[in-house]
Amino acid sequence: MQISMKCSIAVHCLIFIHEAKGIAKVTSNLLAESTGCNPVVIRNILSALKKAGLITVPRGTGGAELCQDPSKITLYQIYTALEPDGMASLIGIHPCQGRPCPVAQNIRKVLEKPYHQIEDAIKETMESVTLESMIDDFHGLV
Amino acid sequence: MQISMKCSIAVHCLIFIHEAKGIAKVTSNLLAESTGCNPVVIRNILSALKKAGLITVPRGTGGAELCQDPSKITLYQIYTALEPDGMASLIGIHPCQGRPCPVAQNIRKVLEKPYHQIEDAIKETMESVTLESMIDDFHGLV
DNA sequence: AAGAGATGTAATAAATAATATTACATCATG
DNA sequence: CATGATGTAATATTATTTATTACATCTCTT
Repeated sequence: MQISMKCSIAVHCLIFIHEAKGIAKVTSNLLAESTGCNPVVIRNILSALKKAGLITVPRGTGGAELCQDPSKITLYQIYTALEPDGMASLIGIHPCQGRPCPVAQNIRKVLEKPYHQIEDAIKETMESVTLESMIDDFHGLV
Repeated sequence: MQISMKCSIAVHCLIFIHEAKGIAKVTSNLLAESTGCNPVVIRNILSALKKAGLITVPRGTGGAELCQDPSKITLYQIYTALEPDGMASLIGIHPCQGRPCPVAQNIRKVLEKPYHQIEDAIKETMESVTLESMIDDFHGLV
């Protein structure tokens, strides 16, 4: 029911992986150091990014690497990798079906339309943001 | 850090208030019955809607009424009435400033741009949805 | 003027969700 | 085969939402 910190942490990791390429082996411990969160949290996030085909993480030896060009990776891909239920989980509707009130019985359907519009708007915006653009912005700051 | 059920409950209440006009006095207990949540929760929501100038709730006697035409009330107004911190609270960034890593030091700024774009997209969509349109949809279902 | 039925709100409790941690199986390399 | 890494389940901790209790205050009715 939210865009949690996971998404921000994931972007952090991806930028880090990109910047570290050829310089250091990016392990979950290193990323935990950089992000300030637990190595297991990092491993779970990397695991999701891996399943989504955004990075590779060699099993025993370690060292994450991007396996797509940053211009091909969008914020939406990152987000959906982490939240498989998608944006349906972003907005909450109170449970009130089965109550003897016509508003209660129909409010869910009434809200579905605007909520879908919101989700679509978010999706569209997220699709327009690439990892490359965020890396460029990062370079402008450093 | 989310669009909570409060927003859905508020829309429920507003439609109910509109439909009950001239038929029944809309008290927090009645709305609690219809929505399935606690009367105090309802009173807090009504209080926020009142402060935002969307409804009137006479003090001792009770009975909420809309004080704007439904075509003038947008989902965005309803949302901001309930979440005064606005959408800033919708998206989470992990705290990692002060760490000796250039990515950690700049990730917040990098994320601000896309996150603002998302917030703007949500705002725009919410502004395009009126209470009137939701009431119309409700009438189409009943 | 007192009682009934409302709202407003603070304080607290309970439930839920997010994040962190521990533990350990598994894997690849030197 | 020891070392350092990942993968993942299970659990604990923390934070956030939602519900509840309690009560002061208000307004109309009788």
